[in-house]
Amino acid sequence: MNLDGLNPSQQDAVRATAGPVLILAGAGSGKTRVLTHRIAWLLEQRQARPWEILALTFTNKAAKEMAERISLLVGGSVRDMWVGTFHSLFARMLRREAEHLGYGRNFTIYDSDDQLKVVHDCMERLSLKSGQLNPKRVRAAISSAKNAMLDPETFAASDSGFIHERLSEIYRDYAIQLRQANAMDFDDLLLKPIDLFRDHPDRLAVYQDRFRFVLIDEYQDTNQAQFEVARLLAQAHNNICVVGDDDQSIYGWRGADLRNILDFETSWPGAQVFKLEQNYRSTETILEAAHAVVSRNQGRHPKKLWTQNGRGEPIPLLVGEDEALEAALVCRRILEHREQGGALRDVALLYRTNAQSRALEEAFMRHGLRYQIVGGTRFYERREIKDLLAYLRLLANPQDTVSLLRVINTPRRGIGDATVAQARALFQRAGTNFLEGVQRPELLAELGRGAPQRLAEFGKLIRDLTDLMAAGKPTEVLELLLEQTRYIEHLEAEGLEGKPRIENVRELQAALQHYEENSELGLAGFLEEVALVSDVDGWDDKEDHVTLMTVHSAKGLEFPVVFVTGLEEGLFPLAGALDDPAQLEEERRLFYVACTRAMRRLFLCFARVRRRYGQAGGAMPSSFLDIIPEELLDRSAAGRLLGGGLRGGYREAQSSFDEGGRQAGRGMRRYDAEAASQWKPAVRVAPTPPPVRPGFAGGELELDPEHTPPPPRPGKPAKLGADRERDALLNQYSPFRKAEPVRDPSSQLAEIADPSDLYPGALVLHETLGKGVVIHLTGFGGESRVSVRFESVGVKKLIARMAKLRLVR
DNA sequence: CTTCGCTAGGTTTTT
DNA sequence: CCTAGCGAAG
Repeated sequence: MNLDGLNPSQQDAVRATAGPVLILAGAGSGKTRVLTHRIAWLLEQRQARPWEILALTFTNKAAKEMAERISLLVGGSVRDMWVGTFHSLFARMLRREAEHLGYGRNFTIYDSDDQLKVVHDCMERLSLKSGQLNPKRVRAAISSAKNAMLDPETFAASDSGFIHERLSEIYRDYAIQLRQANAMDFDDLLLKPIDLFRDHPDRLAVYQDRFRFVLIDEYQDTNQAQFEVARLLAQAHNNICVVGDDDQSIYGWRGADLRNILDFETSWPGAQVFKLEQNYRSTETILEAAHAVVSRNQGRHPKKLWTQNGRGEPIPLLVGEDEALEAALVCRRILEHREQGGALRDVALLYRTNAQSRALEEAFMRHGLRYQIVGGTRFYERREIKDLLAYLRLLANPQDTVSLLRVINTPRRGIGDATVAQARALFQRAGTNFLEGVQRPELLAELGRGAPQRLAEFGKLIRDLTDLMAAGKPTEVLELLLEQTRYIEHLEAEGLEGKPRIENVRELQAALQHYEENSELGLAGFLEEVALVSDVDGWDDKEDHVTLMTVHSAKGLEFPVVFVTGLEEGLFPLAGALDDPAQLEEERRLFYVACTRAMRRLFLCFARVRRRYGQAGGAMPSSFLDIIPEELLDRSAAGRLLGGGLRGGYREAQSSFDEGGRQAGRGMRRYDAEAASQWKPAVRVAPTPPPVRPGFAGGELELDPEHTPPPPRPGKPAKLGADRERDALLNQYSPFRKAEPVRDPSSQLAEIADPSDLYPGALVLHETLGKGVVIHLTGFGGESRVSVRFESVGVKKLIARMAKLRLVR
C-alpha cells in the first residue's frame, strides 16, 4: 500500500497497528484519511480479515463515507466488515442476541417522541400530575441515568429526596413498559449490549473473538456506556484505535464524557498517542480565530493547528440591525460569490439554534437563492409519516403499545380515550393483549354501545394487513393500509395543510419501494433504518444550493465559504451557558467547530436586535468576537446599517436584560457605551450604498417611487421612514432588481393557480400587479391569504382565491 | 367523541 | 410568535 500521500505523523498513525492507539486529530487534519488508510493497511498487511474489523461512527453519513473510501483503497467490497454507527451496529447485534435478553428479535426502536408517550403513560399510572414534574424533564433524567449506566435500582439508590424518588418510580415503570412493548429506546441500544455481555460471558467471547480490531471515530463524543462496551469488546485483543479531538467535543449535554479521550492513556495502559496538527482545510486566519477562542478552555490537550494554506482573507464581520437585515447581508455576500462564478453548494450558513433558520430562510426566498435546511422537523417525524410508520411498526411488533395507541383512532374511527381505557382494562383482566383481544368478539361484547363493532373492525384491519404482510411486499401492505384507512382522504380533508402531507406520504411510499428493491431485509429493516437516520444523513451535497444547519449538524463537514450567524451574547454562547464554566467551554468548542468548517472564507455575523418569541430583544455582540485578534477581522464591512445607529437596539437591550433578571454578576454582559461604540457608526448614518456592481440596477437605497412599498397603515407615522428604508434594504438584492430579469413571464404563463399550489418562494404573476414572489401563506380554504411581494408595489396581502395568481415557471 | 378555543410554554444542540 | 395540549361545550 502506498502511503506517500500521507504526512509523516499520519503514516505513523496508520502503521501503528498493534495495541491501543489514540489519534488526536485536529479539525481538517485528515482524520478520515488516516482511519481509512489504517483499515486498508490492516487488510493489506494481512493483519486482519474484513470480518475482524469493527469501525464505529456516530452518523450514518460518516459510516457510509468511511466504507466507500475503504472500498476504494482496497479495491473491493467491505461487506463483511462492520462499519456503521454505534446505534445501528448494536441494534443489529441485539437482534441476533435478543433471546438472551428476553426480547423478541422484532423489537421496536422507540424514538424520543415514543419515549415521551411512555413517560406520560407511566406518570398517569402513578398519578403524578405533569404539573409538578415535567415529562420532558423526566425523559431527560431517564436518559442521562442510562447514559451513566444506571439501571432503575442503582439510580434509585444514587440519591434521595422527593423528586428523585418519583423519578425513580417512573424510571422503573418506564423500563417495565418498554420491555412489555418489546421496545428499546436509543439509549438501550448502547446499554443492552453491556447487560448481555455481563450476563452471558459466552456471548461476549464470541464478539471479542471476532472483532480483533476495534476503531472508533469522533471518540470525544462517546459516553460512559460507549466507553464500556468498547472496553469489553476490545479488551481481549487490546487492539483499539480511537480518533478524536477534545476541542470538538460538543455533545456533553447528551452524556458525552470528555474524560474518555483525555484519560485514554490511563484506561489503556501502553497506549501510543499520535497528534495530527497539520490542517489541510482552512486558511491561517480562520485557524487563528478559532484557536483564539477555544484555547481559553482549561480542560484540553494543549495544541495548535498549523497550515500551509496561507493567510487567506481577513474575516468580515457582518452586522445587521435585526435578524432580517443580518440575513440580507448574508444573501448579498452569497450573490456576490455567485457572480464571481462560485457555486451555491460551496456555501453553508451555521447557527446555534434551529429557530434561527426562519429569518434566513425568508431572506433566501426573497432573493431567489436555492437553499436546503438540514435538521429542524425531520421527515420521519412528521405527523403523517409517524402515523403510517406506527401502523407498520405495529405489524412488525404486535406488542408495540405506543404505536397501537397512536393508530387505534387515526384517522378517527370513533375509538376515543374512554373506549381504549375500558378495553385495555378488560383485556388485562382477560389476560390477553390488545391486538388479540380485539379479535375476540365475545370479549368485546362486554363493552357498551358501538365500541365492540368499531374495535372489531380495527381488529380486522390489523388482521388483514398482517396476512398481507406474511404473503406480500411491504409496499403492498402500505398500499392496502392507505386504502383501508382512507388516509389520503383524511389528509385531503385538512385542506391547505394536507397537501404537503399527502406529498410526504407519496415520498414515504417511494422510500419504501426503493428500500424494497435494494434490500432483502424487508419491512423490519426499513423500520430500523428509519428509526436511526439523523438529520445530516439527509443532506444532499449534489444539488447546487446553500446549506443551512446548526453547528452541531455541521461537525465533520467542510465548505469553501461559511457564515456563522447569530453571534450574540446569550445566543452563541447560549444564555444558559454563561454562568457555568463547563458549559461555556462547550460553547467555545462549538464556536471552534463552526469556524473550522470553513475552507477559504469565513464570515461572522450578528444582529443588534433579535426577535425571540415574536418579541424584539436587544443583543450584545458575542464575547467570542472580543477574543478574536483584531487583525484577523475585517470590520469595514460591518455596517451598511440602517440609519439610527444606537436607536432602539441597545436601549432595548438594556431594558430586556434588566427585566429578564439576568443581571451582570450572573455573567450576562450589559450595555455599556464603550462596548457599543465599537460596533455602531456613532451618528445616524445615511445608509451607505454598497458599491454598485454590474448586474444590479444601481442606486440600491434610493427609494425611487416605483419600488416604494405601499403606504403603511395610518397610526404609526413615526416608523414610516424607517420601514421604507428597511424594506428597501431587505429587497435591494432581490432578483427582480437585477438588470436581467429572471425570466420573461409572459411567455411562460401557467394556468391560474389553485391556492393550494402556492408555496412560499413561488414566483407568481398577477393580472394587474405584475410579477411577485410569495412570501407567506395563512389560513385555510376560502379564507386563505397569501402575502406576495410584487416587483411594482411591494408586499400585498391577498385573498388566495380571489387573486388569480399564475405560477411563473 | 369530537371540535373549538384558550393558555402556556418553547428555542440549545440528537443517535 | 406559534404550537401543542388541555378543558369545555355540542
